[in-house]
Amino acid sequence: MINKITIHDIARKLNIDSSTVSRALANSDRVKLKTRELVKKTADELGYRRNHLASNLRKQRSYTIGVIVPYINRHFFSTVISGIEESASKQGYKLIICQSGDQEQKDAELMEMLINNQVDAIFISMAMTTTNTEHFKLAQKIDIPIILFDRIRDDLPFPSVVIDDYQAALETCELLAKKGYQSIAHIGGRQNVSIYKNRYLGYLDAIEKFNLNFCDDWHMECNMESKDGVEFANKIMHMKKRPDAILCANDIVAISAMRTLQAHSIEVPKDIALIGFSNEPLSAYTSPPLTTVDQKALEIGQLAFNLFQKHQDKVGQVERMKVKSSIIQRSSC
Amino acid sequence: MINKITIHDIARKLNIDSSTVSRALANSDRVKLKTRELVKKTADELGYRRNHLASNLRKQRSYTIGVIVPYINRHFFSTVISGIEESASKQGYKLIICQSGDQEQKDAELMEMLINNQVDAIFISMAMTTTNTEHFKLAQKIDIPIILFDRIRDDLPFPSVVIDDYQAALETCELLAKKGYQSIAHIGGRQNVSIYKNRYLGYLDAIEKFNLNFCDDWHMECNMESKDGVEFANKIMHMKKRPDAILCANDIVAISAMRTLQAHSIEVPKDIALIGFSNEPLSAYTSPPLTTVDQKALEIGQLAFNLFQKHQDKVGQVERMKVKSSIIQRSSC
DNA sequence: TTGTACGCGTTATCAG
DNA sequence: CTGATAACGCGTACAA
Repeated sequence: MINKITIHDIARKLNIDSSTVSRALANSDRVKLKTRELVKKTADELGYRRNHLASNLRKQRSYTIGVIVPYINRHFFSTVISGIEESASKQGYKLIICQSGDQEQKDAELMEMLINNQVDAIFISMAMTTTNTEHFKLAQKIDIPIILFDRIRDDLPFPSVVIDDYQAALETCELLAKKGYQSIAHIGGRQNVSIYKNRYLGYLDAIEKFNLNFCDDWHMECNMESKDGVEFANKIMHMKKRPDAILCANDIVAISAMRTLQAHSIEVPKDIALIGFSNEPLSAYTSPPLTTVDQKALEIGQLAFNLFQKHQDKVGQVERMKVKSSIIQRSSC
Repeated sequence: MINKITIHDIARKLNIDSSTVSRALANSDRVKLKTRELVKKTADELGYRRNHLASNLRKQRSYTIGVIVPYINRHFFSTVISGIEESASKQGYKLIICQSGDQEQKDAELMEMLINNQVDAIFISMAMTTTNTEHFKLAQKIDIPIILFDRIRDDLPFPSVVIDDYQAALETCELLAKKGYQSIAHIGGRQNVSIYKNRYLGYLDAIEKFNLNFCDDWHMECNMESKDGVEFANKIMHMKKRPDAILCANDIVAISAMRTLQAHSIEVPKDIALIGFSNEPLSAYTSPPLTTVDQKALEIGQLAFNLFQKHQDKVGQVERMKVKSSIIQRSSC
């Protein structure tokens, strides 16, 4: 229907075999140069276009990579996707993009769907709540490469790319300490998610390393949504021992906290300093602009694709990459 | 390799023909219910999963929609994609996402690639510079549904979804006029792109309709990048007849203009008011927060998919949808 | 209700 | 260097 002209049509027209046409179109040197060119020319004339469905079926590959993220329209994720796309398209790969809405169930369904569609690999940033990892076992059994990024879990034996969150958290605290802040609070995500765990650990170690004050109430574990920032800001205001800085595990929470504090006439950074994570575009436009950790989204995407290629070459050991992040200093601290 | 078990394995095990298995798995009532269930059960046990490559080849369909946007990580586009994905995945469609980097050449290549991959439809927001539309003719000849969104061209005979930009521009100017602004400038995009053309036309008609001042220098046609806002703001500052408001055809330009003006001690909105287009997340966080036109990105994505489905049902007339946008009033005017 | 037989478009393989 | 043939896995007219 869609694709009328096949290699057989070309073959018939030139009185040669379709297999020769196939080889010619693949530019195989097992076909005489002259024939090759003739084939290409008539292919062009006839408006031939290869049916990749058939080709892929034969080759048992789809040249397609499945990508699963919680939300496509989160800036970080769309930028990672953009990075993957850049690298992948250069190598002739296509991307199938899926969003899980941060639901574990959806993660599993999507993985199954992608597997059934014979994707060559799955790149996934897991749903926040994921605890069950049965679906990964399936993928593993079927021997399809899985690359984790950002939301990873250390107990899964797959190549992965993440920011060095521990280091980043440590350094942000160091920055705060150097600026004279002594009582740093932390809004963090669920601790079964590596990135949040590592940010928390970096925070904890920094407190020790830089001799900062510590208080149990200064830490909240949450889903890192806007309302969580509001909630924590409200909590802080009624504390006897109030922190003088908050390290937030993402920008959304930092900004919602900032606005809540400001609405109650608490000045940032004078009364309380704030640091976020992610370098969302909007973080540059708050007042004051938010100091934040850039997560190198584009780079993560590119590296994820590199890992995939390495995996293709030789099924070596599982490589877990940590990308060094950088602090974007602005005026919220 | 990836998929060991086929319908033939099931057939062999049950001593029936593979065609029966095929029908059973498709839940055809031409197979006895008992057999059907038996087949499904053993399929499950054996860990059978359908090879969609083979299935699609046979059916001449891929249940895949190709989506081309200039940049995946622009909030508007990633949200449209998100909207498409929501609707599409419910109907069993997958999305192949491509970015053109706003290059005409890339648009053409990507369309060809998608066609070769037998996608069931192509959703595209064209590159800004596109003037040549040969590649659309190819798609048309091959009879693959094309849905345009956002960046469309009226001379192309395809279903499309856009914001009613003319109306939106008119209404923003009305709002400005009501607030007492009399001299409105306009930073617009290339006039061969419908959305920009319509915004400009709405602007022009508003000037007439609301008896506003007009000056040739108050309009700039550009690529709508950050630097363009800077450039225009600089130009304005040296004008004898300086406008008291700027309607910008996107938020990026509005914000860069805002910052440039402020850097030169021109206050917003006191000296010059600003309105943007797109309702980018960051527009809520500038100071002052930017009044802007919400473009209903999610809705556009969903409607695009609806158009595709209508097209499937009956190849009726070409439907061009206009979505009513809404002005998000904030304090930049 | 089930089986037979073939086609989808391409490519691997073997033979010449 | 080229041709013939089979196979990839599935779906479906047609026959039984």
